[in-house]
Amino acid sequence: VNDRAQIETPLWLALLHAASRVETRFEAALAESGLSISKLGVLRTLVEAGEPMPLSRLAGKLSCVKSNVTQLVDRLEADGLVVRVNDPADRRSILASVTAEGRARFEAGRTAVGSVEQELFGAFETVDRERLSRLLASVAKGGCGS
Amino acid sequence: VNDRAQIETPLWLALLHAASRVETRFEAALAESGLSISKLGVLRTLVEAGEPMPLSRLAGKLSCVKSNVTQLVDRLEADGLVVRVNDPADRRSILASVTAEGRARFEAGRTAVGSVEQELFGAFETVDRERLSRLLASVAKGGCGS
DNA sequence: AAAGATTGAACTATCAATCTTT
DNA sequence: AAAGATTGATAGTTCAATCTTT
Repeated sequence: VNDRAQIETPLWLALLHAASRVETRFEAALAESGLSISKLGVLRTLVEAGEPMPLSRLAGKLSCVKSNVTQLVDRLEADGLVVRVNDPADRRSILASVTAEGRARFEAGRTAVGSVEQELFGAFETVDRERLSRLLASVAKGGCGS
Repeated sequence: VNDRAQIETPLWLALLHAASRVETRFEAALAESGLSISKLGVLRTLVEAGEPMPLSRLAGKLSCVKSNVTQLVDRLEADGLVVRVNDPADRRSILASVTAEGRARFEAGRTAVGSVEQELFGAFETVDRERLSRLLASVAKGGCGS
């Protein structure tokens, strides 16, 4: 059942490899808008929230560590896409607020992402999309017990 | 056709998320052997080659940039798992050579990886494994036209 | 000039430690 | 003490620039 002497790439490496390729593709598309996947994630979260948000809440939404958000917001602030404002309700807290420029760049980024999305997954059959979605969810959930 | 007000996570984000989870799981398992996925990749490449290899060739095998290999080998050398040796045939070239300790650690790492592999994908039906493999290969190949 | 390797800068991410405010 | 945020260290990665050897 294994005639060819071809080395079977382990499934987990195939997954990591595919993700790396996809990531690179999206990063390249976003670079034209001066964004990155991480930065777009911050902007999306803030735009969808519709109001300034404490950095720690941002970290929760992005499923990452707080110190990561600190640096991300540093760079976004340097780009002029976000500003830090004091939280009137809690002086420990600092809110991240999207600027008008940030909103504009988010829209540009969203468009770019949409194109790549279409390019990479547009030709997939609906069944395949659903299968892939289900399998990935299963893997992400921790493996075995579905 | 979309009764629930549930926000559908885009497929590419699901892919990146799943990969991130899997990566974290393997990194955690390898950390017990003092390794990482990247370090294991270098060791595997060298062990499988059976002989010392120029850093640039290593970069080719690992599909990464040369400067990355330089730093990776720096750390592996500091760990005592790899040594740099001069290439007798070409004085520009520097060969990476696995040490005995490096071989031992590679075996430990491989065992650890096998366990996690079983844990994460062991319960998958053969069909599912094949489907996932096929879909990931298709995505990695650049998307649409399979 | 071209190839092999290194260095320095930047981005993303984590962890541990710290500082301020509650 | 606990919560919010920052800083400093480390890992991994890329890119651009540099140095040596061919």
